Amino acid sequence: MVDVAKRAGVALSTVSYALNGTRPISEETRQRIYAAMEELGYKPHALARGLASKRSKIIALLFPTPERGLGLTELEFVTSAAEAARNKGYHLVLWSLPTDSSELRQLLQQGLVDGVLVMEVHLNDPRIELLRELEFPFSMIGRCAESTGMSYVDIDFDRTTQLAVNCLAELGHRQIGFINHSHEAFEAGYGPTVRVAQRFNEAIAAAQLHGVSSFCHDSVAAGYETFNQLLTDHPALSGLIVMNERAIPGIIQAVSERGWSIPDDISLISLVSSARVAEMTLPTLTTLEPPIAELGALGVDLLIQQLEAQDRELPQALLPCQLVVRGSTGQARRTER
Amino acid sequence: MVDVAKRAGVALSTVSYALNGTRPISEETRQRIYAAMEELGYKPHALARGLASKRSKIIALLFPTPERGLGLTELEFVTSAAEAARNKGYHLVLWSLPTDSSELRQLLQQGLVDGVLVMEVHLNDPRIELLRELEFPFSMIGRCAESTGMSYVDIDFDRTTQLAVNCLAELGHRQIGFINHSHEAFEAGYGPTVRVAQRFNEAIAAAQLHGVSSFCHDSVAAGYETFNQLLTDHPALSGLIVMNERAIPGIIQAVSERGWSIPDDISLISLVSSARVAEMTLPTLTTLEPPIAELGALGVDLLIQQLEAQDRELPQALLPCQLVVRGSTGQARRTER
DNA sequence: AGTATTCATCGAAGCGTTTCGACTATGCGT
DNA sequence: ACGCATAGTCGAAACGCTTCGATGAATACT
Repeated sequence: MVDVAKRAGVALSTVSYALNGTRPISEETRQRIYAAMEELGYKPHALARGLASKRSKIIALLFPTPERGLGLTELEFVTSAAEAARNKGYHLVLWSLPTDSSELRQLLQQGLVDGVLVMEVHLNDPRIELLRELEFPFSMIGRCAESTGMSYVDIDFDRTTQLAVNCLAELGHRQIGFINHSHEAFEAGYGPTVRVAQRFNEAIAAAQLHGVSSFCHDSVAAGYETFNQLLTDHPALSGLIVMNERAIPGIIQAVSERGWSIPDDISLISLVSSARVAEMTLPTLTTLEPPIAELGALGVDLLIQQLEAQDRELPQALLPCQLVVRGSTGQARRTER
Repeated sequence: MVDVAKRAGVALSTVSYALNGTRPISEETRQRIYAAMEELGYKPHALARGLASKRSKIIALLFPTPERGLGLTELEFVTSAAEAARNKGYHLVLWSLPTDSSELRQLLQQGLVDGVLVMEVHLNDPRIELLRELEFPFSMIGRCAESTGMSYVDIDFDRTTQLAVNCLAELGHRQIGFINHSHEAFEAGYGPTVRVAQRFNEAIAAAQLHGVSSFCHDSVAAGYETFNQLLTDHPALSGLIVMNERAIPGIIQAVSERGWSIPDDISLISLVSSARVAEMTLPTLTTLEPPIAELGALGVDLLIQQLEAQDRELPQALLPCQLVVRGSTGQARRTER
């Protein structure tokens, strides 16, 4: 940089101002400076910049070490966040740690990152508490119980659930089942599990349908069990909303073992489920697909906005899933089984 | 840091030496220094450290923006790399860009990262050329055509292919088909596609079996088509090795439309395929599962080893996939169809 | 006893930026 | 013709650490 200054015949600080636009620089000098940078192949040093300006232009993605197993979903999320960050001139570092790790404090205090994007927020999340305590800038994907005064993006589960129920209702289904994630996830306050469970009942009531909910572990075997139990208890079910990708093969197997077929005997909608998974099964699944890439990008945007805004505004956003009709839904049977 | 030094009654530099172990420090002083750090809640500043030492302790994961669609595989990879890095005191930033992007040069010259881990290396990869040109430290996942003098980890495709062929051979299959990724991927020099294709023929020849290979786009429809074509041309096939996760549902459908069943009429092995996918289908798939997490961690380790070693050694490693027998393989039929 | 080594520590010079206060023209209103 | 903003620039002081050369004390080797 000192060479650039010399070559352009200006002071070191002038080069800096030309680079950041922090103070006015005459067009002519700017030209000379840029020319000198070009000729010398000068590239500003990110670390030095960060040290001097106290803004590293690095943000962290706080990523819980996979407990429920890792979904495709998350990957797309991570890459879209990385790209969004890069587009704004930021770098994204990955911090993959358990939600209750004490290491987070260490990492934050290293002063490396300007802000944090937190994934998979639980209703009571120690990470969030720590961030608030340290008054560290952050945004969340998902929300905790009380999210006022915090910045977040999340799936609009209310709207998503409503769309699923509407879809089945319009196909003539009156008896609708809902297979959720596990009861443990519900108890732990995992957002989607809690919100969809609640909204399902409201939507069913509002549409004057019959509904029945069930929890289910995230596994093929649990899907099989849960479905059979559900059908034993409620033989008239004809529509099924499932928010549990991993249980689905078990459900499909259970259906076919009864000699039934999808969608002729049972219609099935997979909630918050990506196209990639939907196309692995036969028939392909009608889904409500989460706007993953948008969520990732938006989360990053909100965080950066928060970092760069002078006023401490805390933006929030909700995005609905998109209904994609494939082979697993159809008209309800006229006749009772 | 200056406060810590004061409080411990030593010079600034002594604190630094105590922190890094760069020079010997008496046990007693060390204690005093650590006590002072504790009391003052001192945490070293990562950026300043990086600036002064010229080693940021940040590495980048160079991640091509998904072309073939993103697999589960990659996610596990990314998280395991992040964790491995953290265990060694490094941060991992994500650089998700197309292989031919000119932005890479910019990023490298920012001086932010000490080294780069390159994913999805193609036989002729402009990213690698750039890295060599700039003499920038890097390791690869996968290899290019000529990988001598470079550090990499990769799946041992030779061994993996051999395992698949052996498995089918031991079950009595004599006529074995191989469904690869697309011909375009092969032409583009995508490593796995090229290596397995070659090794398949060698392994078949060595075991005195009959083998036939076929390319196939990464889609359900292509899987369906390719399988039917293959069976039309070679009706006696009884074992099938598939390295194309997305084609598999189409293959399964085609099998069942013939009134055949897996594994009674056709045995199927999915190559380089994760448990998660294998359990989505009926029957579940016998797979050769890639040691993703190990690859990610090892890649990071090799890179860091390269960064920290005084001698410029360039370590390499190959890891085989692990055979996991599930429901899609069985004894070959005795009678010809 | 004298010299060579090693150990433990200090002070100061960077690392490559940003940013603050100060300085000089220039154009403005009066 | 006079003070006053303002655009444009400079020099120097941070930012928080590492690292180099030097120094003194203690130990080891002839």
